[in-house]
Amino acid sequence: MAANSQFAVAIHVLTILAKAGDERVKSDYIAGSVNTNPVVIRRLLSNLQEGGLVISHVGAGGGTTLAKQPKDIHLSEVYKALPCGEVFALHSKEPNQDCPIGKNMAAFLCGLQKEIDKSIEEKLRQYTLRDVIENIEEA
Amino acid sequence: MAANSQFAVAIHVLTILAKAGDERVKSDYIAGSVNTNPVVIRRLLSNLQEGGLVISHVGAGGGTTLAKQPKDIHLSEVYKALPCGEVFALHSKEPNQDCPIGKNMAAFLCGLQKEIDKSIEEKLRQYTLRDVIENIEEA
DNA sequence: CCGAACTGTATCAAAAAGAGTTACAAAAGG
DNA sequence: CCTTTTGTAACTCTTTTTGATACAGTTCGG
Repeated sequence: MAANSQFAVAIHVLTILAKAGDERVKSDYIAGSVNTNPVVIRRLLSNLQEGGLVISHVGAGGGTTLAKQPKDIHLSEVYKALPCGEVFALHSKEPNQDCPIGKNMAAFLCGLQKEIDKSIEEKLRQYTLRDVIENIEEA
Repeated sequence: MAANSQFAVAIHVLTILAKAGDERVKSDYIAGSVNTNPVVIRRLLSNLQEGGLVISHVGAGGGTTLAKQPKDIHLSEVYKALPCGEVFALHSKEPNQDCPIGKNMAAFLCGLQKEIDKSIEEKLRQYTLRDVIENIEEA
């Protein structure tokens, strides 16, 4: 399982929270719905909380709610809140430094990565959590 | 090293081929420049050949050349020729089927993946191998 | 103020995928 | 034919993500 599925799970989790409204949802419940371990969910919620998308409450009667209305949560925010990998990785080993090409390659590719990431975010900014929910319900 | 660096290596390899012009370049030489194993390079060239970007010749005096001019090789073609992973993976385990949300989630996310992939390709289509070479040389 | 119910997080094991390596068949050229 | 070189199969090593266990710290209700 070396492919990052956090974004997919995050969308799922946020949808559950949206449906719950003001009610605090426990990680155990979410884990049951998503069919995974509660810790995996808590780790994810921890990232989403840092991104200002959800609010978690510790202790008895605790749980998590959305920090904003679904219509105000853009998928780009979800993407940015998570440690998603880059689209492509740089060379795993440094290229041979005698090779004149390798020397300036990294800088170019790094810039390209940033541009691509920006494209992805722009695309994801077009959708909000509300769009997702509507799309799923009408299906 | 579970992050896919094939795109980065491919750009590097294509640049080497561009510099060699009509001369056939051997996988051993490329591997030396990129600092990896010749088989890794041959696997990569195999993909690039399927994508119509390079031409490899078997046997003594064999090697690889570009199939087109650098200015006619768009980075989107490179991307498409390689088995690059998706930006995000779907759930690793199927969501709980009792969960009404999970059921239609996969379809939505799959469509989103395709859209993002299209964005990436559009961005990469703006650059050709010649742009890469110019960018690297002036740096 | 005590105990139950949660989250937050550290730590470890399991699983998956890429990268590196070895080995060898098949093709081409002299 | 004999050498050179690609194409590919098969295996190991390493890295990353996911899953699981454990426990400290917080909050609420008696």
